[in-house]
Formats: sequence, C-alpha cells, structure tokens
Amino acid sequence: MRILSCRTCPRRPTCLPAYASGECLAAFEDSVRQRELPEGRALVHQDDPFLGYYAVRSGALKAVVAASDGIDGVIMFLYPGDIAGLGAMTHRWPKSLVTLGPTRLCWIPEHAAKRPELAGRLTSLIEDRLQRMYRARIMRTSLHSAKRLAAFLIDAAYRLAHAPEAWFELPMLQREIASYLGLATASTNRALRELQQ
Amino acid sequence: MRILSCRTCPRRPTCLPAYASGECLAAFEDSVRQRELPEGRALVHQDDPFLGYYAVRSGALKAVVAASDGIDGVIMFLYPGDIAGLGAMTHRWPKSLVTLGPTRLCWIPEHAAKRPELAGRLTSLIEDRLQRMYRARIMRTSLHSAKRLAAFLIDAAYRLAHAPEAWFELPMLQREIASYLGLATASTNRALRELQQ
DNA sequence: CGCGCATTTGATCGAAATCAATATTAGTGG
DNA sequence: CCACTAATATTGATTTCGATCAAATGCGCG
Repeated sequence: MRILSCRTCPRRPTCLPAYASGECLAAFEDSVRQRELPEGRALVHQDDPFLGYYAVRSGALKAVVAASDGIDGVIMFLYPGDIAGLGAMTHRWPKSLVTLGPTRLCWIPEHAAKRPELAGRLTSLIEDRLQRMYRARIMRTSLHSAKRLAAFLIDAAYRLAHAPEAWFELPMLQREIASYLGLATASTNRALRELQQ
Repeated sequence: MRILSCRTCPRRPTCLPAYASGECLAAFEDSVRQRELPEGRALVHQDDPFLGYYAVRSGALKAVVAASDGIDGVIMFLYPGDIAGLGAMTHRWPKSLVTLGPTRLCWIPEHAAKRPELAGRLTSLIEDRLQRMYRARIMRTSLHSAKRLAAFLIDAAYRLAHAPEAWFELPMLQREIASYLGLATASTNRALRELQQ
C-alpha cells in the first residue's frame, strides 16, 4: 500500500507532476518521500548540498539568508503548494528554510525531478518563481510602508486562503514580515493597525 | 560563409551553448540571428509574445516594467554576456527591454534553446539569474543609500569591466540607477559624489 | 505566579523624498 | 560654428516618513 499518492493530492496542480500521468506519475510517486517537521526547525541550512526539492503540503516556511555582515533577512515565505529548491539545484542551498509551524512536506529527489518528461514543467515552475520575484521587487521599491504591507497581505491571502474564507491566519511573526518587507517591526505594526482602521 | 560563429565568440562561456560542440553547436549557430539596435530602442515591449531569447553581445539594456498605477521602474540592467528572456518563455515578456546605447544582440529562437542537449544549461542559467536576484534583494533591503549604490557599482564593474581596466563607463543615466535602486535621483546623485569624496 | 517573548505605543532623530533653483551637457537647426 | 533648446546633473532648503530608542502591555508557558 502506497502511503503517498500524487494522484489524489489536492496540490498536484501547482506541483511538479501536474500534468504527468500513467507510468511517469507512478515512478514519480515511488521516489517521493514525505516528511514532517515541528515549528522552528531548519529544513535545510544555507550552503547545505542540494539533494532534491521540497513541496510544501501544509504549514509554511521562511527563507532566511545570512548576509556578509551578520545581518540576516527573510527573503521569502513558502506556503502550501510552493516548491522549495528552485534556485538551488546546481550547487547548494542559497538560504536556510525554517518552519513557521508544524509543516508537512514532500521530498522530491533530484533524479525524480530531472526526468526528461518533467523538464518543461520544472522550467516553467522556475520561471513562475522568477516572475513572482519581479513583481515583488517592484512592490518593494516603489511603494511605501502601508501599501507595501497591503501588497504583501493580498499576496498572502491569495496564496494561503484556498477555501474562499473571509479570513485567514498569517503563520509568521510581525518581525518576520518586517524583515521581509525591509521595514522596522515598529513601522510594520503601525502599518498593520492603520490598515485595520 | 557563416556570418556568426559561436565557436569563436568571446561570450560563449556565459551563453547558452557554453558547453555545446560538434553537430549540436553547428545547428545552434545556424538558427541564431544577429540584430543591432541604436540607442533608446525597445527590443521588446511588455506583454509581447515570447519568441526567443536574446544574448547581449555589446552595449547594454534596461528592463522596465510599468506597474499598475503608472509607476514604471527599472528592474534590472543587461550587460554583455547576459541573456534576456529567462523569465519569459512560458507566456509573454514580463518587461520591456530598452537599449541604453548602440547594442548588438543574438536572437536565439525558442526551438534552438529548447534542444534537449541544452536543457540543463538553460536551467542553470535561469537558476543563476534567480540567485543573482536573491543577492540583489538582500542588498536592496538591508543597505542604505551610499552602500546600496556602492554594491550596485561593484556589481556593474564586475560585469562591465571585461578588460581589467582601472575605469569603466556606466551606460545608464543617474535617474535610471535611481529607479533601479529605489531612490530619488537627487539622493542618488548625492550618494555618488559622496563616494567620489 | 513570574519569566521571556512579541506586540503595542510614544517620543525623538535621521535619512531620504520633495521642492526648487541653477549649472551642465547634448542635440538641433540656422 | 554658434545660438537656442531640452534634458540631465548638481546643489540647497524643507518636510515627511520611517528607524531608533524606550517603555508599557499583553500573552503563553513552565
């Protein structure tokens, strides 16, 4: 009996085997391994050797980089449906990944992702990521704190609220949002309550 | 007689066919087309359909995006050896590309870049781009104006000064640097002369 | 309960935006 | 080759935003 099934996985549309089927999908499923982590654990550390991708099934993670001068910053958040490792495969992990809560993941070994049938899909996932970074970049350089935060929240809502609920929970701390947005925690807080009116 | 030869191209190490040889390289060369543009021309416009990559042989370009509210910003600069289109291929060009001076390019049609022998190379180019964006992102959120400008200049020097000269020319205007760094033109200017001492 | 951590809030300060005015450069046509 | 023009660069004065510092409040947990 197979513990894990991509066939029935609700996140398949955003995952690597989105369009895979038949033999290819079966082989893929067999090489994927599930993993579960509690809050505050490092899934990978910066400069760890890259061995495979991780697909987020539930929970969330932050990507943290330590800059040269000791400043460390949150450069992105990974939500369910996201794939970690898209910028790492050639060499090493460029950032650490830390869980923001209990998190379930699928580990996709590199050889499974590199199947020729999936090459196009992998490329398009990386491109999507690149485009998302472009958009995030504009928002971060051209908007002031309140609007910047608003843009962050809209993005988070879009990616976190899978059910069309009227509310959703943010898995990260305000200080982590602040680091991500390049603001002080105090400013972030003020912007937040300003938006709450 | 072949007008264009990747074999002898000094930029091949950073280009798509870096490690290609023999038959593959010959076929690649045959499908590439050269193109030359004067200053201030748009190579592609935002949302144009994507038909292929462009490798910069000489000159430079800026990548400009028009945000929703009319603000347009310079997202990146392309220097000789860079490849344009790494974030576009699935759909459309996410940004406009405008020459900053007379610029020579190689157009690489999509089918040529998608040759299976080059798949790995293409992926690693996209990853390099992604990593560069990560690094640029840290620098932009964690540094103040003078250091931010310094980081930009170091990057530009590294990518522009192919001959180990003691100086090099920046192909873009100060206002474009300002847009790229998310500063006012006045602040950029002040930071520049502060660095000049 | 009390400790540690996160959030909230206030007061102050500084960096950079903005506004505004010149200087410099480049480009154009006479 | 020289006005004339437009665009860019430079510089100063002022203001605004957000960082920083500091203190208080709230909260979860052993």
